[in-house]
Amino acid sequence: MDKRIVRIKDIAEKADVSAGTVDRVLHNRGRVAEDVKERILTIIKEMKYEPNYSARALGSNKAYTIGALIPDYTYDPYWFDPKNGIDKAEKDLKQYGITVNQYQFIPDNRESFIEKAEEVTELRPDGIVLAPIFYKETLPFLEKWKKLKIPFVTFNTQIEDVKSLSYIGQDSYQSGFLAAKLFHYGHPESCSVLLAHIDEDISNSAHLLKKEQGFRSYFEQNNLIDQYTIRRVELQRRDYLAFMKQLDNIVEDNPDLKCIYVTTSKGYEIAAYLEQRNIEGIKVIGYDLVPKNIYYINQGIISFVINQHPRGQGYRSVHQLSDHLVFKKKVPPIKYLPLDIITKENLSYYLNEV
Amino acid sequence: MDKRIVRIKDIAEKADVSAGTVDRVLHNRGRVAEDVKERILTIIKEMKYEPNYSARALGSNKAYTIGALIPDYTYDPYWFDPKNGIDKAEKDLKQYGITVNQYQFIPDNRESFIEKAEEVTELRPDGIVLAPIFYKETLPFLEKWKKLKIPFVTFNTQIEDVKSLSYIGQDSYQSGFLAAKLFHYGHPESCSVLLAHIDEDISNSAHLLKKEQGFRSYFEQNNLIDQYTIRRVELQRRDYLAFMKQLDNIVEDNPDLKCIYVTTSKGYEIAAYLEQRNIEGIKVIGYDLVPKNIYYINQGIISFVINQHPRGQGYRSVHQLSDHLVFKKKVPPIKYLPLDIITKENLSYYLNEV
DNA sequence: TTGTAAGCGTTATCAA
DNA sequence: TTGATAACGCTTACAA
Repeated sequence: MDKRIVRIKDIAEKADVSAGTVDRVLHNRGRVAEDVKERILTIIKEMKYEPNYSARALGSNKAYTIGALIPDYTYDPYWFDPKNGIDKAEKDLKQYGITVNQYQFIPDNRESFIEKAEEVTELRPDGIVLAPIFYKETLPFLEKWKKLKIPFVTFNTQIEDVKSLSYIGQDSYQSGFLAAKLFHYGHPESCSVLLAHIDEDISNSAHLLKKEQGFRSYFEQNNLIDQYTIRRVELQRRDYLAFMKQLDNIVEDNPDLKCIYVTTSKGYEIAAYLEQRNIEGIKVIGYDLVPKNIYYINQGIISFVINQHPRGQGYRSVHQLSDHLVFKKKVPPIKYLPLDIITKENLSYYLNEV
Repeated sequence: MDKRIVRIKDIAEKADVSAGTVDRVLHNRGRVAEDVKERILTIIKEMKYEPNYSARALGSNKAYTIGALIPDYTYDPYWFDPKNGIDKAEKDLKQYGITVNQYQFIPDNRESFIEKAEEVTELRPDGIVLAPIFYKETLPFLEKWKKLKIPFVTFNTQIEDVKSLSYIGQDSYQSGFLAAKLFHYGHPESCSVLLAHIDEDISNSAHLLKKEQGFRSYFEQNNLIDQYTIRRVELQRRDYLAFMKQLDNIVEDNPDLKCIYVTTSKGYEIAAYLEQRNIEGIKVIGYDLVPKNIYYINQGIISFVINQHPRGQGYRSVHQLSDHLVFKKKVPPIKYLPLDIITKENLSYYLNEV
């Protein structure tokens, strides 16, 4: 009943060798006779040895450096939570010798990304976590890190061409599909809906297109294409007047417009427009619990937001990397986080979640 | 830049005492002069000492026993996930010397609960986690454990009369409120909705009443009481014919019935009824991702389910207790888990989540 | 190719 | 009231 824990020493005794030898086979450090290795390996299996990570961390007084390459949240509040999750993970893992060096680039500035990416490479960390929001610019670095044998974990944006150790994020296609369902459930009668991409370079953002595909697929799969009209627009908030004008036109041209689906976290820009123009019959479905979205959810202008677990993305990315680096566990190549549906009535429980 | 970690030894040197003395201060073990204690305490603050939990676990070769008092999932599948979470937590915490002894009682059998509760008490564990689904029967045990100074964490069902170390679960009132919103969003026009309590002894289940209150409050707070009719029923599935008959009557009497809100995880019973009777215009809103609910969500008969994070409840309860027991952290008295909204389109991501 | 011994930060025992 | 010292399980020089 009271199962004593199995130590390296126990294995060593049973195999009639010393702890050092067992350690060497455990870590494949070589320098051990083949037959002895076999013997030890079977005993390890037999006794169901499980390493004690506390002792391991203590014993090997090793330090691991992780580089984090993420957008600067002072330019876009969406990135506050991922950074926060990374901070939290670093705190948790500090006692295992993990240090995270963060490199923050400007979210809509490719040069800034490249510059920071070069700095991380320069650092030669034991691993890298990154939010690869610039597709083209990211690829060469991934190749380089592969050559340098630096493992990397991507999050938020999925890059399928180069195999990363792990991707943490959401399934964009399915999130668009879900958004369509939320729209449809609340609007059983014929009407039109606007799909809006805001403030992103579509050509370099595959995930926005996947959201759009998912959104459209819902209508196709449920035979709703005759019943609903889907309008589509790409907007830039920088030119305020043009932004307003475009929306004015759309609203005017589509008197039966009931809902606007925003594929980025900028739903609040649309909500602000609706509030300013005093339009009540149109509701927004968007992404992410950034402060301004929270405000408009409480106002009832944004009906739903799909949450991308931003904090959890940062947190888990770092953990994934240390599971690989220090705990030598095998990590799953893809971890899709849940698509949380947030509305006014369950909003509060998602603030401060990991 | 390269911040050396602060050790007990460092503090000892600075305070001109030995490590043993610092340790005594750190753990309030007494036997240290008042002025020395003060001095050490300020140095600890100054140097921002953080204990190394790995070393602590290794050093104090202490074993902790936790008793878990939970319903047997073979009688009610809802309890599979909490048990699973407890198992996972035990695995994670094994290396810190934690062992969990589980005592499973029969979900609708008070004697069974009492019997198992006595067994846990007998065990004299270092802490207890429990799902106190029988209100009256639970109270005396909580009092007893208080006297015995055994800390306990409750989950799933909130008991407000006796202060537990921590409660992990959901806000029942708010979940009812949210359910009402989900109903309302999908049914903009006047109609009626049925609130059904299934298979529970209401008088002993405060949380079901809270759900009901929350549900009703939504209509009051949004001035919708004139627009919608709320019917209410308590059902027992045991007498199959009576169960069907009651539902038949309700459906007959309320031709404008569009939705049934089930306050327990037994939504599938209603869904099965609707399926059998071939009724299409009525949808179900319920709780929990038990297999049969999953089936009817995919069928489209259950439109939404509010998820209570069952696995997370078990997982976190055990963690909460060990945070207190072994890591000596202070733990929050209440942790409300998010009210996840699950529908066909985001269902899959919630299976196997912690 | 193998074994030995010191050390990681903390706790616990015991002597002073 | 204090301090020294031996554990805890694992890693890692270094010696054999």
